[in-house]
Amino acid sequence: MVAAGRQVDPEVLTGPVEDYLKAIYELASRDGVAATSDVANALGVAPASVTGMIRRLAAQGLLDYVKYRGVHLTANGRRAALSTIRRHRILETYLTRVLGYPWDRVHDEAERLEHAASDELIECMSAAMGHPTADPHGAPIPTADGVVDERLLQTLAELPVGARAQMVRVSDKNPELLRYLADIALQPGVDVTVVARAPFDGPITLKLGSNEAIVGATLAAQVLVEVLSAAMPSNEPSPAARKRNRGR
Amino acid sequence: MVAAGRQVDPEVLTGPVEDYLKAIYELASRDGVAATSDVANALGVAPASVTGMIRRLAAQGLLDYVKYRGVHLTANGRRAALSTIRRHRILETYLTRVLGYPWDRVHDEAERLEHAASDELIECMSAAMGHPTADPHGAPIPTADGVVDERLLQTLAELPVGARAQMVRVSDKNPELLRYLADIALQPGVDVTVVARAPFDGPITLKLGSNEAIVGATLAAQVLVEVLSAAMPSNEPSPAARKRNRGR
DNA sequence: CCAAAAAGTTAGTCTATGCTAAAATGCGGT
DNA sequence: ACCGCATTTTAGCATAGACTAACTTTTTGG
Repeated sequence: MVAAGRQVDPEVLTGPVEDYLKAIYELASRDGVAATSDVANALGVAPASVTGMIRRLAAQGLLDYVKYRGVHLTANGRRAALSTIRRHRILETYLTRVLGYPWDRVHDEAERLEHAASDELIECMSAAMGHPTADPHGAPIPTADGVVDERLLQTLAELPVGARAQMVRVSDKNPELLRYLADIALQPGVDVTVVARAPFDGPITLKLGSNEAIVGATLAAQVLVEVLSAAMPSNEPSPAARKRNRGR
Repeated sequence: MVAAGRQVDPEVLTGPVEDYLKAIYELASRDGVAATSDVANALGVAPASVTGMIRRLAAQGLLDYVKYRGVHLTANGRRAALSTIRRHRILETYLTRVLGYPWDRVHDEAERLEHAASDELIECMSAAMGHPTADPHGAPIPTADGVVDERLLQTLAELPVGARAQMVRVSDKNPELLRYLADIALQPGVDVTVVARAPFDGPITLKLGSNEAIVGATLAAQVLVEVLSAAMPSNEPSPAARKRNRGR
């Protein structure tokens, strides 16, 4: 008989709770804290709903909350968030790689399945694929014990003319964008070179393999890349920049 | 602009609603109607909760309800139930066949996933398996347009000594039973012959391939079979019984 | 440094689903 | 035909999650 235990037992987290933790994890990984309205926005609920939920989660020890000042996850909350994110990304990868599910639709499906799939099933799928480390959109898959690559990447919009980079990642949340990227073959793993940039955030001309593509600044800002060389092969390869993009 | 529509739009059914419809479908397929207490029992909720839900579902046109007299599904309700059952059984089959998920644990996993998986995903899985017609426990899989084999089967407990039959089906809900059946290799598709029966619902001795197994009456009553021949090959094969077990 | 604007919180409701306790109904046996 | 018991329903309430409207705090522009 447990004497006084169970004041804050983790129990099972509900679907909505998992969604809050996931959203807060992602928002706070940028700025350190997540603002109420940003969480509301990410989840498509009213700010008042977020305040209510946040109070409960703080009482359960899943996050730290200072009124009017935003929230961030505790170690427990972070663990829970990463577990959900792992489930989501393994599911996305499995659906795409094994079942041939279209990459622009896989997010919504995974979003629902992630709350229902057991960890056992997820490990099964992961093993069946040889334990992939990134999902189809390039997002890193946390390990089962909560380790994840959190390195920050540059966006395509930040690259100077002449820079060569590898496309690494794009958000999985915008089907239209994903379909377009597939059309122009700008997907994780491919090599991109910036051929030209129009001024005032104008269109950017890219070389993709033997093809060229011209993309707007808004799109370029959503595409995360890893720089391979800051300028054309012949033009001063800037040893500083090279070193910077090596050790991580 | 729809003029007066939407008094009973199907919307999306919630998980609990799908569970009620499934349970009612299964109960009513035996006796024609499902009793409140049987539904409560099947779902592990209080009878009062069932009454409440039943009123709502009747108002939505998913089932016919006469107070104190039990319920049965309408055409709409039946369609919804079969869709959920299809999802459940495709999932069970996929998890077992493709991912090697253990057959005694697949029910619980499918029970949660069936409410989250889209029809598109289910069709994807079905196609990947070549559109199977039965799940790992022998339950028939309804087609996408709601056709299902509803033939009634005999139980192993009903077979006379000497009868030969094919094991067809067993409930997916009892993991212990499933593990035991796997142990003695009594699974869908295998041939069984009744070697002996002790009186007063005593143990039944079976021949399974080259092995023998002795099972209790309770277990035998849960195993559904299709009779191949009513008695030993040499003893009068009862043409009547043979005909009876042929045409369905 | 102060007053709007923006952001966040509180208060009061709503819906879905569940529960318990009490009342109503139906049915088997005499 | 009726009585008692099992079944079912009603009534009242609880919890998770979300909403709107109104109020409070923080931020920001002059």
